[in-house]
Amino acid sequence: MTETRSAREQILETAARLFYQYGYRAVGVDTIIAESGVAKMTLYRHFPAKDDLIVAYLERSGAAFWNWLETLIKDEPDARKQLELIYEAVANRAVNAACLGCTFMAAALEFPEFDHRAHAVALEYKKSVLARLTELSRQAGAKNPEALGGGLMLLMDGAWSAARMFGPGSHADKVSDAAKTLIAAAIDQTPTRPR
Amino acid sequence: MTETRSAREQILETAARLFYQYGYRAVGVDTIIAESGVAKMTLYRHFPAKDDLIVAYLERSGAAFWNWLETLIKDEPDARKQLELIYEAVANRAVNAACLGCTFMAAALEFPEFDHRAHAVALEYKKSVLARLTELSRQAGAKNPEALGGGLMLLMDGAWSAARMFGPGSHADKVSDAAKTLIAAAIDQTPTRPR
DNA sequence: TCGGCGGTAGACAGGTCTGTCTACATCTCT
DNA sequence: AGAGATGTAGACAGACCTGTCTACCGCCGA
Repeated sequence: MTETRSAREQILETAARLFYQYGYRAVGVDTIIAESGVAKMTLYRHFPAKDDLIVAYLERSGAAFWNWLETLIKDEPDARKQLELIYEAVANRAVNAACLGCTFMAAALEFPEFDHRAHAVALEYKKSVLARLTELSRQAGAKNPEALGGGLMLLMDGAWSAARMFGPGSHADKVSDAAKTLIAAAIDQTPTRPR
Repeated sequence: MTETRSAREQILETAARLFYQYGYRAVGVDTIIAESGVAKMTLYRHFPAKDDLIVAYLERSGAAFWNWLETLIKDEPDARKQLELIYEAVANRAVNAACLGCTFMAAALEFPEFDHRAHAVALEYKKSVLARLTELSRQAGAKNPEALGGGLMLLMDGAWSAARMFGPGSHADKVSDAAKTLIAAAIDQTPTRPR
């Protein structure tokens, strides 16, 4: 328990839980120290400043999200069905009590300056999600993939917002049907054509 | 100019600008004092604690939002067109550089506890927006007004999120077409094609 | 003329936060 | 065995934050 790797992991796991639940500014280094059971110097050796810890946490969260999403769709060859799968999963996730919204959105809100590292990492992540949705929209045969990808992105972020604001049982459960409507309207205008 | 009412107004206006731009925790009472040009005791006479100022600011913002929205649609008798008007206006607003997202969402994020007054006020506001959208959906003849209202709400919050995260020129401009697609699909079988 | 009142200016107390520093323990590799 | 990296415990500095308090100032009405 005193070895390097597990100390770092312990810090990151504790920070993840606290940052996600209470926010970045609200959680002090001392709290992370106390709850993770490591010494202050150990934390500051691994993460020279609190911002470094925040950035490391965000990158870790991003990796976890991508793993979640790509695992979801890896056995489904059809792009349209991949999109629908994603939004069913988003709906399920967003109405769960464990979902407290999107931690990247929280980072962008708490650190509004675009040149702040946390904002920059969050923005990069959101851009990549938008790009992936747009790519899937293109593969699914949308006439205007940017329009569909953008609309789907709005729905997803709306769902995370609803989860944070309303808690479980919010209108975030509507995200799957709404996404299917957007997808259908973007693709089905012309008869389904094998690509 | 040193009378009570204008001092209070001056404080609220300054607080609005600073809270909206930098966040609630990031802006200290001392900064509001300095920028509004009033004395500390004057602020604390009008608002016994910082939380009281935050709540007063949120209520003021809510009133401004409702004034904006109801003015938008007051000359349009048709509920469906009212919804479309709203989402055109949301799209315009969200891509403007002055739009820094939704201040109520920021409040809910910075004060995650549901019993915190700021979170409670923000939640009440969001509930009333959802109710209004659902009511308009019903008046517009949606088969499932809760579903359409919920979907539209997701889009709107997605647009505010995009504005904060990406800045002007985000995919928030897609919110109008996406809303029209949802509306059309919820009301009739043959949607009017979004442009 | 003078007392009271709304406001100003700013010192101050007490708390919290980030980040540093000292002193010491333990583990690994050579 | 010994060096160096890694860990713990906790005091400490310095900044900042909220909220209180005192001293003062200028205006207006009696």
